[in-house]
Amino acid sequence: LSPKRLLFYQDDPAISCFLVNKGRLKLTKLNEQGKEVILRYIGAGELTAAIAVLKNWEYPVSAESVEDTDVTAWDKPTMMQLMHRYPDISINLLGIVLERIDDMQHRYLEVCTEHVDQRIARSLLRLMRRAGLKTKEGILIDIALSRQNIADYSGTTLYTVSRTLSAWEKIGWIRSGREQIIVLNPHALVKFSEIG
Amino acid sequence: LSPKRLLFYQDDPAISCFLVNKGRLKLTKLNEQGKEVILRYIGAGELTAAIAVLKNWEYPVSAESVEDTDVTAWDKPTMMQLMHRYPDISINLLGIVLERIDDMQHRYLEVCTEHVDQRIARSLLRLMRRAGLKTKEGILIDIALSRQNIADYSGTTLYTVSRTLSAWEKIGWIRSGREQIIVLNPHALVKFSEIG
DNA sequence: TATCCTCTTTGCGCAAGCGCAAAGACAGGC
DNA sequence: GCCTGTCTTTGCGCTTGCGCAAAGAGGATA
Repeated sequence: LSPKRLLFYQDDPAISCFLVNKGRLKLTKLNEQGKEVILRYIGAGELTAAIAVLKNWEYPVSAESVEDTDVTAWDKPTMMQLMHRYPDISINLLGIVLERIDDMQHRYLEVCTEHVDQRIARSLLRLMRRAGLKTKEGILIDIALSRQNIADYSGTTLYTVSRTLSAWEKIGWIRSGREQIIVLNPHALVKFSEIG
Repeated sequence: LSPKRLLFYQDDPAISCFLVNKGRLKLTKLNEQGKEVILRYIGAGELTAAIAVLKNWEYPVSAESVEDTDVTAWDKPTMMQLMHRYPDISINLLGIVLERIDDMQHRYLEVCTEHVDQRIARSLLRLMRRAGLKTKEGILIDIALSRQNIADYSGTTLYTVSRTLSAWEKIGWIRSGREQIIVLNPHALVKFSEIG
């Protein structure tokens, strides 16, 4: 897959689940009015659309590549057979899915109880942990992230993200360019994300 | 368990998972400042804290009984043994957990993109579907729900909930009393929850 | 190097909804 | 039947953060 290609669409019948071999997928969900949130970025070694295997459902989200990405599709009968033959597979899968619930519950709590700028801080930290590259300057978030993307990931608007990042750049917590963020002071961000 | 008893606490070491035989549990999560959200109400036949079995984690949430409740605890070794012996168990569990992710993702989307009153409508509808009792008047939500509870479930404040429910009572969509809601016009609520 | 397209910034006004305060209603216990 | 504690309502002011508009930067392409 080349960048910005849709692998599957929310509400299409779910046929296969996908394992990412290389690259990165963005999982998004739309509401009735077409407003979008980013639920997750998944990278190499991760699985998505497990739901396809277990339920006769539609995909609950859409998946789009953000860079050159290579995936393997597994269809339902194959997976079911494997899971019956090797119980460890489904037990492992269960573990992965439970981690993902935990993540969603955290983020749900945050979006319900915290201020926008706290949430933006948490989003940067989360993305940094998943895709951070140490450079001599600071930790680069190695995903092309527009202000709009960060907004969709944090549950706010691109305007608010822009204003907030500008402020943090002024006080030296981050450095940012077009679709690029470098975190200079993660500790300050962590503290801020907790106490506001 | 009598009502308002805590079955387990967020951040305590997770030892067992629990199956509800009778009654109802409220699952809540707190942030660092002590603000609370309600993640889910679970009833008879449902399982919680599956995470205890798969990971050496702390409980990610707290569980409190809302009425007289009867649960069975399953400890980690027992469950692990069962899951290895009978692959269907973990496959079923996987299905349940995937449904729960789907629910959380929906609610995450809602809280990120929709107005408070839309979200309150969705909360009532969701609770109605889980615990609705048909009466001649309308559909009674058979859980003791304070305004504060509804607020914690919808990600807002008890004041806003109170004002919103008052308005809906005036136009005849619901009837409400102390810790009690009867939905008179579910169709209107559905429509409102979608278009605002 | 000029052009175009997309991404980003920032000023400004406005609305949603938060949260205090105070009063009112309801239920259970004694 | 009264009292107490909890739950609910509502007025009011204020803050947060949304969202338009318009200008400013970067990158890519030819």
